[in-house]
Amino acid sequence: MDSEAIKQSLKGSRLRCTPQRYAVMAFLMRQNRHSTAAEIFAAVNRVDPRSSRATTYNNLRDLVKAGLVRDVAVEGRAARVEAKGVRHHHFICDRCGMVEDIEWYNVPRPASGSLGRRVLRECELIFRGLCTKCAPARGSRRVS
Amino acid sequence: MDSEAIKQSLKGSRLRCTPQRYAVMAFLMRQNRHSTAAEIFAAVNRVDPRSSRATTYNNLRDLVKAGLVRDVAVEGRAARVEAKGVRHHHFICDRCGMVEDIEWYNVPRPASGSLGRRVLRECELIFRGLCTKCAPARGSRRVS
DNA sequence: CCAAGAAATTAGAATATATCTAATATGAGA
DNA sequence: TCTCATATTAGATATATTCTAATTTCTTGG
Ligand SMILES: [Mn+2]
Ligand SMILES: [Mn+2]
Ligand SMILES: [Zn+2]
Ligand SMILES: [Zn+2]
Repeated sequence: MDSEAIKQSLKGSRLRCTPQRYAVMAFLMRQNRHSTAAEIFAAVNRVDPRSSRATTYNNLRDLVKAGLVRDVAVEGRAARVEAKGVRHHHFICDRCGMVEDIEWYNVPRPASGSLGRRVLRECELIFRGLCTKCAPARGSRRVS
Repeated sequence: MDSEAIKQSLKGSRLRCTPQRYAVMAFLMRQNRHSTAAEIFAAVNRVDPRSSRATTYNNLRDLVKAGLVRDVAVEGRAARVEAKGVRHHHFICDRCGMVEDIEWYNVPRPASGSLGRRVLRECELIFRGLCTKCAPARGSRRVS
């Protein structure tokens, strides 16, 4: 697949392509979802080789630092992480905490005065509400 | 001050106005910042009466449920919380994690197709970069 | 190929954050 | 004032994350 691409991006960030690190990156690209460290740790160990919890966290930290992976914080839930792909916004479910991607579109910058001396790097929209699974089923009616 | 207002909003949410709960709410309104549970716990106990850690967390949970307080998650940092006031966006510092308010302005909704069956409750912009304190001082130059 | 240093991994301990338990206390309506 | 649903408490527990220091594995130059 894109195993060569993964190797290249690691090398490009001067990170050794170890089996454990590769496994984390491959998992994130394959899933294309927002995973917790615990999920990643479990998943890469279901296959081979055995990777420790510390290594999973170390690798996630390094991959984030290298810009290949992004942290996604969710209120009241464990931190999540995703492979950086095309730019997008996020939808976060109030009920189950699931994070889903929303196709990117440009958003207006704040009035320059609002930012003051701050240095702006990026901006992103967060939508909140109920995901498809948590939304009341179509056609159902609530009784008052 | 607005101590009567705090009492009223607690009563309106059917929450007893206990000294501990009042102290949490008063602290958040007075600070008008984004505080961690540990900060709140320390602050309300610096004064009187002694409040336990469990009570601090319980009260924050109840106040969030009642809609008087809002959770703010920050990647790689302890959760924060703020009194709900006027609607606003957020700026989060890459370096120190500080969360600052940005004056509200309307943002365009996503194309209806992007949302599918999801139920949208709110949307908010997150700006990232360097806060005033972390941005390079005005006039300084980086050497290549 | 080999030696040597740099980078990465490991198990388990340590820390940080948050929730639970069950005994006790208290606010507020009747 | 009486009553009891609600709230508080200390401490235990659970969960999430980082640290430590010993060991292993890459990589590079000879
Ligand atoms: Mn995403
Ligand atoms: Mn805010
Ligand atoms: Zn959901
Ligand atoms: Zn800062």
